[in-house]
Amino acid sequence: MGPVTLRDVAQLAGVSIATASKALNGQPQVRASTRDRVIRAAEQLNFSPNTLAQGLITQRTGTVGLLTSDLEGRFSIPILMGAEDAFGSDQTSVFLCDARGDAIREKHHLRALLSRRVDGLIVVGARPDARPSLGRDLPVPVIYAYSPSEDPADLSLVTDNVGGGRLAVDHLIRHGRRRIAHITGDATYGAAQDRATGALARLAEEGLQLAGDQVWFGSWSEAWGRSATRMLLERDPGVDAVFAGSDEIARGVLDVLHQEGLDIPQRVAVIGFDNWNILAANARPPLSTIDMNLEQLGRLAAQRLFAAIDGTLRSGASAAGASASGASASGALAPGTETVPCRLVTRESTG
Amino acid sequence: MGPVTLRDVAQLAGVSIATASKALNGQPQVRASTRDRVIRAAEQLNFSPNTLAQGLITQRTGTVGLLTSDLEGRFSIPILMGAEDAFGSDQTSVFLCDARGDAIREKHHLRALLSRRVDGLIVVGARPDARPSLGRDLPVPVIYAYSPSEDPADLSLVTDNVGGGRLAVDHLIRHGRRRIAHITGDATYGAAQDRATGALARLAEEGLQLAGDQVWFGSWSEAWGRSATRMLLERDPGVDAVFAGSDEIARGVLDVLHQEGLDIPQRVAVIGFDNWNILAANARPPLSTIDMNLEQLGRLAAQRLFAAIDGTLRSGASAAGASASGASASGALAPGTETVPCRLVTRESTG
DNA sequence: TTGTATGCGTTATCAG
DNA sequence: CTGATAACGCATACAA
Repeated sequence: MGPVTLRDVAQLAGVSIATASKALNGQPQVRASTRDRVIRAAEQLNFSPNTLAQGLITQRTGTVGLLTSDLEGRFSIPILMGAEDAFGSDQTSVFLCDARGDAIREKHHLRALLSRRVDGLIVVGARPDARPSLGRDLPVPVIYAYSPSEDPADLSLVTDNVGGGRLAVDHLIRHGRRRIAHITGDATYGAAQDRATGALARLAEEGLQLAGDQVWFGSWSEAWGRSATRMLLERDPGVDAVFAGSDEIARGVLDVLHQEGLDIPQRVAVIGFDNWNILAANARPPLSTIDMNLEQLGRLAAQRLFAAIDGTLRSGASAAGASASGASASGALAPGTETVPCRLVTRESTG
Repeated sequence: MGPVTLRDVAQLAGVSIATASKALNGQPQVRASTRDRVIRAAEQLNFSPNTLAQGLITQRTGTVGLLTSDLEGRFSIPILMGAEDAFGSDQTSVFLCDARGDAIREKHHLRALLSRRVDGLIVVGARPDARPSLGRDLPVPVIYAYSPSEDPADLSLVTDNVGGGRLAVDHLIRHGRRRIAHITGDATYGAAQDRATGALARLAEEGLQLAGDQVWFGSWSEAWGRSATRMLLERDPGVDAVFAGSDEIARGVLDVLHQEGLDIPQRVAVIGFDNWNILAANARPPLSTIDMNLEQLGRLAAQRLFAAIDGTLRSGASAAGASASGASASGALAPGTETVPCRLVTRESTG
């Protein structure tokens, strides 16, 4: 038996295809008893409408594309999950495409997605710095998440890294720490700079200097966390807290502090960044850290996208509207960069 | 301007829609010069065919559904990536759906996917044990990856955990270790049992006993790795190698060995399982481990699915075929469980 | 070699 | 309230 179509349902219910369609779509202009008959027939046949045909007519497919450069990575997944549950599973499905950081592949995927008539796109970059825009003249709304677009005319949703840095240091200060060091990753990452900026700002408010007299930039690895900690202890043995730019780095910090016999958190408190559960929750002791709220970022992206899609449709339908706004074809997306606040996660490494 | 359609292309090229279609689809029955004209017109307009319309006709959408219960997890992602690149980015796109372990949500997703007329399905479970089948009468081929289906009539692709356990112990033996312990996760996981079985088999071949006189089952956590190692060292201080059932556990093992001042790998060698890069590569020392070849598993799943889809189509087309086989509607999938071998990854923790 | 006509499964616009 | 009928964008058997 081939797939069951609306015709089969109509036939079983003894009505025309048109009536069956109206009945199932909740159109008011159909007698209650007829509607029941149709619905029962549909259930009996386990009918599910062919969304391809629907999309062809309504110009909406109920699909969005998620274009990422960081699949193996830790960032796109939470964003994807947030987006997925904001959309609602039976409303919208998401195409996941990984460009693996390759511009050519990205173009291919983009083409494929547009060809599939997705209603919108979410672009997730591999690192939190600005990335090239997909262009201004796309037929669907686009939202850049995690990595902002280089084009200020696009809408980007990013983590508030400055706020995150401030949050971490604030937490340490509230726990009575005064000699706070900052060990972080690659200095070419905007996120590293921003977190440091936030940390320094909070220290300055308290009239404090950075322990070790510098921000220790390096790489986003456990190994760097270890070697930086050794250097730090040599330069400033009295340090009583370390703010690590990532949980990986924090693990390296913990490792060396243990080697040196320094109690955590009594002697030195440690806080990380990312709340990467496998690293943070299993650390010894479990690691306090800053969570970027990526699921929320994903949800927000989905909501914005949804609004824009609805806007596109409405504006397309209301040709008689009096609106003189210069909204682009991609819908009602307010351009600019929105920022999502971080959240402190307290575990034992800060007491 | 709305999306450009084949009509626009035909018009610009000065031919009929039918001719334009044939030209673009590489049908032989069209003059070369005409074809060129059409192709140029298509490029000029940046035409891309509406796959919805195509799918409606050809009964193939060029999409597959990936139904997972483990999105945040480490397993579905490599599988997804393998599948993605086996399909080829411009041929097939994949819908990713996370059921989050909820049967209701899974049903919803399944319905949505079928309604979108995916050509096939890959189901990835949350743990390597058998999971309920989606059923036998689905209109598309289904492949179960990582978690096998409970129904032997389905096709499942799983990791060779027995072989993996054997591989790990074999590696230790080849490096001259004789007093080998095994610390692993939850005993209710088939994978834990299988890996232990493989390990024991290889030990038996060598006439060796397990150090500590037992398999240390517990949980898949670093904390368990630590406490089990302490118990182990107490019971059998002479142990010269540990095979950990996961990289997380291995990290815990390493931690305690360091605390006890036991050199790795000189005094005790350690090997993990999963090759979870963030844990294994950054360990001190970097951790040898067993890789489950999940990308390959994903590729294989994609290939099998592809073959089945082609089979479905061919068998549907050749109504005059002489085949008397009782192949199901879901295509030519050979039922049963296929096994993908593991791979040894050597780093410094085993010398 | 090219064009015409038909249909894929739905929704939407009309008459009845 | 219900039922023909025309799209939606494309592929294909058939006619020219």
